Amino acid sequence: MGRAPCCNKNGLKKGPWTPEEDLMLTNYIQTHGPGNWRTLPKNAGLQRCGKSCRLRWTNYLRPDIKRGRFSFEEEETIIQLHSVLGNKWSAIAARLPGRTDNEIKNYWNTHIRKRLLRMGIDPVTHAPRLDLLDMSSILRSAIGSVNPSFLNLQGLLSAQALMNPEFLKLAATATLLSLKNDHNQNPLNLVSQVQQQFNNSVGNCQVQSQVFPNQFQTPTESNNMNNGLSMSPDSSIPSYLGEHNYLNAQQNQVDLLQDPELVHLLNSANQNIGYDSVLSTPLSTPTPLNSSSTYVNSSTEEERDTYCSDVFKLEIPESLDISDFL
DNA sequence: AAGTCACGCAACCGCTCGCGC
DNA sequence: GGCGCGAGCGGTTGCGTGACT
Repeated sequence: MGRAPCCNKNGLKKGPWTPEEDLMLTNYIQTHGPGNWRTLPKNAGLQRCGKSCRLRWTNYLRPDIKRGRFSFEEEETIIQLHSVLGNKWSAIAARLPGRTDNEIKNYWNTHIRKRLLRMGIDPVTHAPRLDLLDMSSILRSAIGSVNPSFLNLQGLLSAQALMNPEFLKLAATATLLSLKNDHNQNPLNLVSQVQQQFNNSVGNCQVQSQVFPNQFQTPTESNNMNNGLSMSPDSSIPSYLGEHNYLNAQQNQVDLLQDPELVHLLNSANQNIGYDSVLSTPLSTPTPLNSSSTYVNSSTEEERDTYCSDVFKLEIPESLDISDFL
């Protein structure tokens, strides 16, 4: 469509607002209400476009705006909501009284995002950034220990799945397992274990054949996933929360999920992702919605397929040197 | 004291959506 | 159904300010 910017008209002022302009706008809205934003500046005697007036009012002049630093609780809520809603700033702002979407967006970009990055957490996925680790060694441990002859084209294609954050976690798990396991153990057992762990992570999603080529699918000789390691679903706890905070966060999440307005937002946000409604997440076993253990209780094949296709949206970052596992 | 740099925030831009004609 | 318009949203920009050299 390409509408012309509303401020292209001659004589309309741009840039920072003066106190006089603020006063004129505030007085007008308090007297008449905003009404039609396009006609407002003319009626209020302002040399501004309606859009600029609306932004100034909603982001700065509105009387119910809370200014000042974000509290810890607000910050925690923002992180939680962002993990579910993504960059839906207006939806996040709707859950934080007195805060504007613009303010939250700025705070995210200047504070929270940077802090998460420093902590090695991907601010987009909220997952630990295993890509910062030595990927080649992880991949070698996860795949390379298997007979190299298995690494044919199909194997390489399947290795792309390793770039999925969920599977990256499992690759790390595999590394730990390989260190723990008896060196004489059949390497295929390792794959089986990782596969089983992966299956646990994605619920009833039938994805094994996409992740593991047929030749990797061997009967599991040992279903013991412990091997002295904690393999509980809690492995998906975001590291920045810590166990204690995570429990609190989970409780908060449950509370949030009891909010019908938020539930509507969540469902809207998840429509394109294909998750089943977040309401299907058993509240008795709260689960981080962004985690590998997100429940997939989709009732239809189509929904499961959609989810699976998103889980395995395969992309190889340029930074990954795939020659390491060729 | 002057210059440089990094940061935070207000404001703008471009786009989409919803509605009325 | 197509079009124009208003409103809203998310990404980006640019300026002011404080810290640092």
